[in-house]
Amino acid sequence: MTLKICNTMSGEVELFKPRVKNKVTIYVCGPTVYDYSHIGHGKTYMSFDLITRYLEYKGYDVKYVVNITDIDDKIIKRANESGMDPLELAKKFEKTFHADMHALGIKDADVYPTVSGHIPEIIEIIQTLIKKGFAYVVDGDVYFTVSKVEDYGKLTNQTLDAIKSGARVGVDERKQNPADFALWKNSKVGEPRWSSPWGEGRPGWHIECSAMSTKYLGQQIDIHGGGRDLIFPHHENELAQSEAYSGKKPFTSYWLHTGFLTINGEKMSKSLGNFITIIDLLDKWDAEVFRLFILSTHYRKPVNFTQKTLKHQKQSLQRIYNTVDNLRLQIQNAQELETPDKMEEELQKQISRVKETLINAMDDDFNTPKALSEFYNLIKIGNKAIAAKMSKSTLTKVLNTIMEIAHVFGLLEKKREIKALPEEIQILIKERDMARNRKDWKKADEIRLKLKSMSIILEDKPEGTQWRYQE
RNA sequence: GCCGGGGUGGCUGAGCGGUUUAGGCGGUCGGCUGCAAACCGACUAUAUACCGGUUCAAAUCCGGUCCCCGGCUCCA
Repeated sequence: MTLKICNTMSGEVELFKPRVKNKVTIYVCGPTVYDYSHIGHGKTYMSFDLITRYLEYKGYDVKYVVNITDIDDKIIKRANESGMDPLELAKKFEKTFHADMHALGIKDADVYPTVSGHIPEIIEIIQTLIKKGFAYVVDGDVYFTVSKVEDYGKLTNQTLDAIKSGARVGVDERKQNPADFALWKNSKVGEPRWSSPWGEGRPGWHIECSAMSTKYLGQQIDIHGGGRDLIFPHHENELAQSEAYSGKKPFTSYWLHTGFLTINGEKMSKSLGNFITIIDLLDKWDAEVFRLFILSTHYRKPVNFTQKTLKHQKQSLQRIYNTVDNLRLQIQNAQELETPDKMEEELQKQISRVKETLINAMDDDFNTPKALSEFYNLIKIGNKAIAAKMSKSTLTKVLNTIMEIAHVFGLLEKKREIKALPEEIQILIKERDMARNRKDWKKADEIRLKLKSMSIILEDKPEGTQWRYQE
């Protein structure tokens, strides 16, 4: 089966065909860096992390760009409140954004371009748009002429009239059409500024993405992604100006939008006081727990963040790790089989089947919940193979398949510290062994309880007592 | 008002015309175990927001209704 992707433009799941064979260009709208990143950002970039990982797994040569908006009204406002330089403030939060992404185990994009680093490119595009008659200058501001684009509104399936009547903002009289948007803004006192043919100013919001995607990925790209909230006006405007600039359609072959994250059913916002930063999140939960949480819902659907759900994911993650640990242990002890056993043959076939189903699920618009359910089937097969004391080759096959898929999911990447246990604990375990040998269950249980209070879980297995840290 | 996304068992969450209503969590029982833990097996859950229609057959398609969430202003 081949990859299919749901395209916001058509609202349908379409066959994925990159512009250049085996290559994928993907641009995702990054954060406006005016504050610490929150778990909503985490959700979005985690989703695209999964998508790019899978594209790479499929053998595509992926070029992935995520922009950093470091010039923006909100940044300026924050900076003025705190007496900081806007670009300095942006730099600070750009750094924390990257740190947060790394902490979440999200792979770096190939490029993280900033707006402030691309002013000449932006000016060039605006000049071309003016030359082509798609933009006009008013008092040092430059606006995009929406009415010049006959198919404006195609992404959101809205007509210009509908947009006009729905506008909730006070109309700027200087605009030819209320839906016209700023490409360049005349800077006010205390705002960052760059010189331009229209005077000192700064770029508008949408133009940066056109400039940077063009620069790094070309005038036409395969996938453009972002949070659902960006569809309008941002992506609609970006689309209009990019196509106007290049004269080529489509600007983007596939538009992908991720569902929103809510907290206890409500939108996350400062005013509701339910704002959770990535730092807060990781203070309480492991990054892979969050990843499993994201994996368990389809990227396009909304997700609701609750402590209870995270707790479930934590348990599930523990289960996965247990199985992998047990498989490794069993492989050490298992024998190679002389003659192939029917049961083993059947199980091996089952592994291949499950993997195939899993890949099909991922091919179907990155259906991670379905894929995850197949992954759990793989885990179950692993446990079964252990319980049935199967051969080394069968056990190895399950383990390898699990690890292969886990890597696509970005799971099981934790460096498991195989620290030697402190001596006093080793002694306790030995003491317990001796107690068990003389059937002194009371003493044995006491030691087990004591170790539990030290976050060490003991498991008595046929091969002897195993220990693990309580997560 | 306009444009989207949703409403599936106790919770979570797939399925998008018909094989068992996936998988996970939870619950019950059994196995393993000295007891646990982990794991295996069996079972459980009277589920598809509502009302019509199409069809031999609908959670799945069509029409209508209700409810929730988001966008239309900065927002992942």
